[in-house]
Amino acid sequence: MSVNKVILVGNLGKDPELRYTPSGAAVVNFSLATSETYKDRDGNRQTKTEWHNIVAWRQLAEICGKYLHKGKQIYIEGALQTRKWQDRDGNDRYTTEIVANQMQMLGRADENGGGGYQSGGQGGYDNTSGQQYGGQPQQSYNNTAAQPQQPQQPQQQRPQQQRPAPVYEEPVFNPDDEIPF
Amino acid sequence: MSVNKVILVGNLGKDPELRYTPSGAAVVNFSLATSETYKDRDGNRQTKTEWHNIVAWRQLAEICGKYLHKGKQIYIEGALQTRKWQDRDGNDRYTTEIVANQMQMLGRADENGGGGYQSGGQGGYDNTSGQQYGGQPQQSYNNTAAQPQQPQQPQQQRPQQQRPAPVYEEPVFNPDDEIPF
Amino acid sequence: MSVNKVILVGNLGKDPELRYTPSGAAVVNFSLATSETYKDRDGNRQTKTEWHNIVAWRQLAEICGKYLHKGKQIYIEGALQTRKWQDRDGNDRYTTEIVANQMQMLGRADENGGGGYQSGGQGGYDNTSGQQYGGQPQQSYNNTAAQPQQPQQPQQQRPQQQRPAPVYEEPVFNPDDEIPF
Amino acid sequence: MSVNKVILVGNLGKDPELRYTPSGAAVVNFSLATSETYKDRDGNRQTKTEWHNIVAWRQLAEICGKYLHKGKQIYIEGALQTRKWQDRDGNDRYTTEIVANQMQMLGRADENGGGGYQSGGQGGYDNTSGQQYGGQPQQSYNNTAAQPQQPQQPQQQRPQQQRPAPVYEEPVFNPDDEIPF
DNA sequence: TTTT
DNA sequence: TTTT
Repeated sequence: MSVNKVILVGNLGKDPELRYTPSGAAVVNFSLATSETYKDRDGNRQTKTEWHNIVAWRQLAEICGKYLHKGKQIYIEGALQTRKWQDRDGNDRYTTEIVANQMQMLGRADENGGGGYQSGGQGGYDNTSGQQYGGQPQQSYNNTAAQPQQPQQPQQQRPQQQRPAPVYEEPVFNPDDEIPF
Repeated sequence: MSVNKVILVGNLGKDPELRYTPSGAAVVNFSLATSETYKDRDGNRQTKTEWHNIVAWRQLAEICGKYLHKGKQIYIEGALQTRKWQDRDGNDRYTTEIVANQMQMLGRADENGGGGYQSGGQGGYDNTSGQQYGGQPQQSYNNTAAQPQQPQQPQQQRPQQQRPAPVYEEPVFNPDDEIPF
Repeated sequence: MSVNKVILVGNLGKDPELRYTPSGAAVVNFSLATSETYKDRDGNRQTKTEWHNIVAWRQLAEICGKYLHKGKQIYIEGALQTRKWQDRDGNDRYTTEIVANQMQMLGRADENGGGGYQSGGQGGYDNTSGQQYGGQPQQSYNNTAAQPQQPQQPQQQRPQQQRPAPVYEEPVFNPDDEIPF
Repeated sequence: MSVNKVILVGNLGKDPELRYTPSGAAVVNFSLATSETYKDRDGNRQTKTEWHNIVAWRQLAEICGKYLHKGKQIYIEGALQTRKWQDRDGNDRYTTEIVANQMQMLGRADENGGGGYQSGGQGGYDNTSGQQYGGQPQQSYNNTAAQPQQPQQPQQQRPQQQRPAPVYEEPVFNPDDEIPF
C-alpha cells in the first residue's frame, strides 16, 4: 500500500566500486551528484550540489561496474533505504541510500566508454529479464534478482567483537560478509 | 537509452474489463480520471478532468480485474504507448494508452473491496517475482511476465476483411485474437 | 486529489517548432522518441520506438525553441493531456500530448549547442521563478506562468467554417488563434 | 543539468509538527512510512517498513500542518537533501530528508479530516501560484515561494556554545533560528 | 567526489 | 522523425 521511488539524473563523483559477496552476488556502490543553480539575493549565480549514495545488486551492479566511470551522466531509478548501524560509542546512526533498480547511461554512446569500457555496445549481457514491463520489450538496465531480498548490511547484526580489528566507522560493505538469505 | 514513465493517482471511471487471449494471457482495460482544480479569471473554482486509458497484462491484469471497481482510487505506474489503427476510411488513427506495470490501491483497506473482493487481504497470488527491486522485498503489484513482449493489438496487422462483421471503430481488444508470440 | 505525471528521456525527432499566440505567449511543439531494445523469440535484438508529442508554454517554450534541436537527448517532465477535436466527418478524435513543465538537456554541455545555439550558457533568462522547489534553489528549466491556464486549442471551439480553407486534419496549433483567457 | 526527485505514497507515523521561523516562514516536519510485503524463504509473509523524514516550507507546510494527521495516507513529491551536522564529539553526521514540493491527500475526502480539519474542502488558501504546470490549471498542493531558497538549518552554522544547554544530538529545527536570507 |  |  505504498510507493517508494527515487528518480535521479546526475554525474558520478568517482568510479563505481564493484564487489562480490561470498555467495557470489555482485554489489556496486557509487556516489551521484545532482546540482542546482540559482541566483542568490545579490544576483550571483550559485550552485548547490547534493550527493547521493547509490547501491545496486546483481546484474545491474555488474553493468554499473563495467560501464560507469567518474563523471559519467546517468539516470537512476530506485528506492530509498535507511540503514541503521552503531558507531563506536554504541550510538545509533543512520545512512540513507538509493537502492537502484534501473539505470540509463546518458549522453552520446561514444562517450559511454571511459574507464575500462570495451567496444561492442552493451555486449556481454542479455537484457531479457523483463522485470520492468512484464508484457513489454525491455527498457534499460534493470535489477533482475528472481527472489528479491535486500541483504541487510551484516555488520549491524553480528557482534562487533567478532571483527579482528574493529572499525569504529560507518560500516562499509564488506565482501566477506555473507548475505543473510 | 531512454525512459518512458507515467505516474498517475486517480479514480476508475468504470469497473475494469478483464479478458483473456486465446493463449490464456489476461488483459485488463479501464479508464482512470485525474482532476485538477483551479480558479479561473473570475475567481471561480473550476475542475478539469483528464481521462487515461489504462491497460495491464497477465498477473497485474487479474489483480486489477479482481480488486478494482468504479470509483476506486489507485496509484498507477506504467509506460506510454500509442497504437496506430485504421478507421473505416482507411485513415490512420492513434490511441495512446498507459501500459501499467505497477498498481497500488489507495485509501483504507476496508474500502478496497467493492465489486467482487474476497476477504483475506491480497490473497490468491504470491508477490515474489521481484521485478521491481531486484535484491529487495517486493513492493505493490507488479507485472510479472518472465519474457516481456507487449502483445501488439492484432487487429491492425491482419486484413480487416477477415472480420465477419467489420467494425469500423477503434479496435477494442479482442480476446479471440492471438498474441503474436 | 490526483497525480498526472510523465517522465521521459529521449531524443528529438526534429527541430522544435516555436510559435507565438497573438497575445504573445510562446508555445513550442516537438516529438520525442523513446526506444526500447529487446530480444525476440529468435534471439534477435529488436528496437521498438515510441513517439511522444511534447508541448510547452511560455518561458519553457522559448528555452526549448532556442536550445533544442533534432537528435538532442533531453529529460522531460510533464502531464498527460488529451485534446478532443473533430475531423471532416464530424467524428470525435483525440490527440494525447505531454504538457511539459520541466526540461533538462542531457549529455555534454559542449554538445548542447547545434541548430542555433549561442554560447553564453543558459543566458537570456533568469531562472528565479521558483515553481519547482519553493524554498529551494532552482533546478532546471521550469514552466513559469504566474497564472496557469492551459490554453485550449481553439479550433475545436469555434465554427470550422470560419476558416477560409478548412483543413480537415488534426488541428495543428495555429498561432493566429487567440488563447481563450 | 540534473534531476533530484522523490515520489512517495505512505502514511504519517505521527501528527506533523508545524513551526514558524522568526521571519514568519512556516516549516513542517513529519515522518512517513512506506511498507513492502514479501515472502521470506520459508514462505512467511514479511513486512519491511521504511521511514522517511519529510520537511515542507511555507504554504505547503501550513496545509500539511492543518490537514494531515497520524495515519493519514498521502502522496509526496520532493527532492532529496542531506544535511551535515556535528555531534558532541565533533564528528560529521548526516541526515537525509525529503524536501516536499507537492502533497496529495489520499483516500476518501471524509477521511481527510482528523486532527483539526474544517469542512469546506481545501478552503483557506488559493492554489493559483502555478509552479507545477505553468500554462495549466493547478494540481494539488505545491510549494509556492516566489524566491526559492532552502533555508539551511542554522544550528550548524553558529557556535554551539550559544545554546544555554547544548544538546549533543541531531539538530532538530529550532523556530527561533533565523533563516539566513 | 561530479557536472554546468 | 530520434537515438543505440
